[in-house]
Amino acid sequence: MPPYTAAALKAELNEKGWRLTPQRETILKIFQNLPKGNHLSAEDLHHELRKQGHSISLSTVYRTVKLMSRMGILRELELAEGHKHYELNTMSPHHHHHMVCVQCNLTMEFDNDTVFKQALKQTEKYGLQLIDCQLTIYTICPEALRRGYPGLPENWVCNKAIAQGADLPSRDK
Amino acid sequence: MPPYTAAALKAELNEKGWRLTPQRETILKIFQNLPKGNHLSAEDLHHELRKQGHSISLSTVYRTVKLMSRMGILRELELAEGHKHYELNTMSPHHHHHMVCVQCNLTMEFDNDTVFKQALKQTEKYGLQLIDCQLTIYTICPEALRRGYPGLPENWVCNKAIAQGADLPSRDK
DNA sequence: GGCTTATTGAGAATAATTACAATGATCCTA
DNA sequence: TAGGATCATTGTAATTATTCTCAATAAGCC
Ligand SMILES: [Mn+2]
Ligand SMILES: [Mn+2]
Ligand SMILES: [Zn+2]
Ligand SMILES: [Zn+2]
Repeated sequence: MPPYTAAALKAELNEKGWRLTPQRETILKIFQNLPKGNHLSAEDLHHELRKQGHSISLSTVYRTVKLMSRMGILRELELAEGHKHYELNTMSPHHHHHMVCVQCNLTMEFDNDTVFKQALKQTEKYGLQLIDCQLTIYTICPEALRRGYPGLPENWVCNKAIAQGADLPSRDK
Repeated sequence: MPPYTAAALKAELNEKGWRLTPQRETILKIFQNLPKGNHLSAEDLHHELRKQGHSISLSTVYRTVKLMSRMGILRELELAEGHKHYELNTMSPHHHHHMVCVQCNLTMEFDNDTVFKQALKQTEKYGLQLIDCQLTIYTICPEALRRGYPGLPENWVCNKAIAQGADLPSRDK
């Protein structure tokens, strides 16, 4: 897959009467340089921007990730954490889904072509465009620890037992 | 499927060292009496409660729907609207997924056993419990193409969508 | 360069979570 | 079964997360 250039972004924006701004270009770059498997919250992104010397307002950060999600460039992830995360929407070759512990918010990515095909089938049924599809699986990780199932990543460990109560602190900040 | 009684809720809560409160019991009833296909935001729920003569604080409403989602009793829906919605998590017989327009938030429910089975496969692979799974498909609806979305430029038009006369029900506020 | 208007930044408004002291559900003991 | 201890839960208020308003700015177009 060829990289999504600033020129391509500009073309896609202009086609809809929108504009390419330095802010949008910068934010796109941040996500493109993000190691695979990472996702940023709006705050994370804002901090990263400042760290790199850019001064983009938090409002613009929020607006931009929302816009890019609507365009299909980013994916907006709801991982039971209290705030949203964003990542590049690479429909291929690295389209994936998420499994998340509802207690400690531990998140695991996984691939599944079958789900993708089902989503495609669903949209094509109505002649619609598939912008993105996300299967989010909610589970609880301590269960696996007790049963001692193999194949589970070492760090897939709940730091707060389910019996801890409703007011659980966020794991990821 | 037998109805989920207050006694069952109490048992499940107590097992984890939690408690059944009048607030929790009342909120569960609200969802159980909700017409199929409906989903409530925290604000919606709060209003409904007051309308029925209950005075439960908004904080408790938020806490309760979050807790019940973690327990697998409710589903927390992220439908690109700016706020979350909740509905009973009836894994069967009415487990379903959502297709949502990223422009106007028009939402369509659909069933798909294949997706459910894939989710089950993914959790069983690690010996985990499947609390819930949600496939959310992001698209652009024909109406959005025709009229554009209020608040967004009129020429926010997806060139790839075909826009057939498919009837897409249930637009939420 | 000048016009149009989408976009930005700052702050207000709304959505959602959290801290804390008062309350009350559960359990224990008499 | 009643009374009391324990500590989860509630309501209020504060804090955080996200969206919105609006005047100033600047991207795209000629
Ligand atoms: Mn985070
Ligand atoms: Mn709503
Ligand atoms: Zn966990
Ligand atoms: Zn729409």
